[in-house]
Amino acid sequence: MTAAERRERQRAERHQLIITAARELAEAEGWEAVTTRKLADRVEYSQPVLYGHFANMEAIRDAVAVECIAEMAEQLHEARQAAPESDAIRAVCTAYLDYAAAHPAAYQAMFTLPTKVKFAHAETPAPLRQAFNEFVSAFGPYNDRNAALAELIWGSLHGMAVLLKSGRIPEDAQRQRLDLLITLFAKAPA
Amino acid sequence: MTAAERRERQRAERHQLIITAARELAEAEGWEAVTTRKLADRVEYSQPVLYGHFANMEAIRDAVAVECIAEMAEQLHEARQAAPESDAIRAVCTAYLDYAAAHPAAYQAMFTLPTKVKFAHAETPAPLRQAFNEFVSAFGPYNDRNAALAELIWGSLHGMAVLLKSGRIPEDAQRQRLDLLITLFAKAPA
DNA sequence: ACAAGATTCTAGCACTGCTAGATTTTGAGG
DNA sequence: CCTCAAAATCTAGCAGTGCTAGAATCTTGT
Repeated sequence: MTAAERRERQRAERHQLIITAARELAEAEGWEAVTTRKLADRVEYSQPVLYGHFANMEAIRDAVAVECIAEMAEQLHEARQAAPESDAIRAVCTAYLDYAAAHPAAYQAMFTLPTKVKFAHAETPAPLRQAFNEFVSAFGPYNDRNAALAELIWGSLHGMAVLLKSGRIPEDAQRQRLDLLITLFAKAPA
Repeated sequence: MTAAERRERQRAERHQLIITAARELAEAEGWEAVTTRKLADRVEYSQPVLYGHFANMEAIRDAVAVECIAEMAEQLHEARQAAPESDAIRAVCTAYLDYAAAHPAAYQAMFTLPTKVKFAHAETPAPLRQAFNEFVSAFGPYNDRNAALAELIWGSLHGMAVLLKSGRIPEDAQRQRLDLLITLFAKAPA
């Protein structure tokens, strides 16, 4: 049965190849350039092969989104670990905004383009949960209150990330705003 | 010159007709159903007429977005006026979330679908400015600090609105979260 | 009443996501 | 080492998209 195993492995490799190619294409030319034909060209297979791996184009974008969320979750984790506990919130927030700025196409796939990825739901993929937990941990142990704080600060950060890209807030204003945000959430009355 | 005037007026009416039709179609069948052909059918003209009024499909959606933002701005204003000053923040926030919940297609056009509408920018359309100012006013007179608070709370509300739709947070959890958010921002240290 | 100009439509291009059916490749079993 | 079914892959095409050139129609000042 090694033949079957090999085929399974090759299939998995190609699955990843598609995701990687889609991400690269999106980062190079934007998501509107990620079409079935261009993507098929890039992975050197015909279009129908894509549908052997994913239900449709949206599923491919969602797969990229989940992969990028995992990547971001890891960076949030590292940032939080590297900082003193008193600065955990700032570290995670900064890492979040940095990721959004450094990977615009990825961020778009994650949080602004239409997606079937579930948030705060039973089917929420593990990487998304991990990313969320980094925010919760920055506030302290997991409980309802800290989860709610995490959710709210995430929302604010998303707002900032969007404004930063579309409205081009000046750099220093951006920093002041982050300071204010952290002050509000850090000094949250119990 | 009354003939030319009449034509100008009819042209303006048709312009509005297109926007209204696009909005109705989006609210009835979702934005993916708003195609040039369906829209042309609905306004009882051929497709090229649309391009006499708008540069492209995205411009039509943006026009709907701006119209809806104006509508929302008005509701925010009314909510703020009707409430005692001490409850201004809560009133505006609640009105915001209510609008998002009541007009999902409109909210999508405003803040989740790709758009060319500028935020926090010299070209920001007046209605968007007005809506933003309602948030600022809820915090007090217009100044950098209150503007920053407005921006941040708007971001959080947007996060809540998205989670509410995609992740279906239970109703009461939603209310608790809003209470927490208001507490954080109302008790903002100077 | 007519010609010039504005307006509107028909028809079609180049692209999209997606798929049925033909074609090739693969890998057991004889 | 063949054979030949099954698996994998591709070719070709459908129905739909946004958008537009050029033909047809309708308006209007003279």
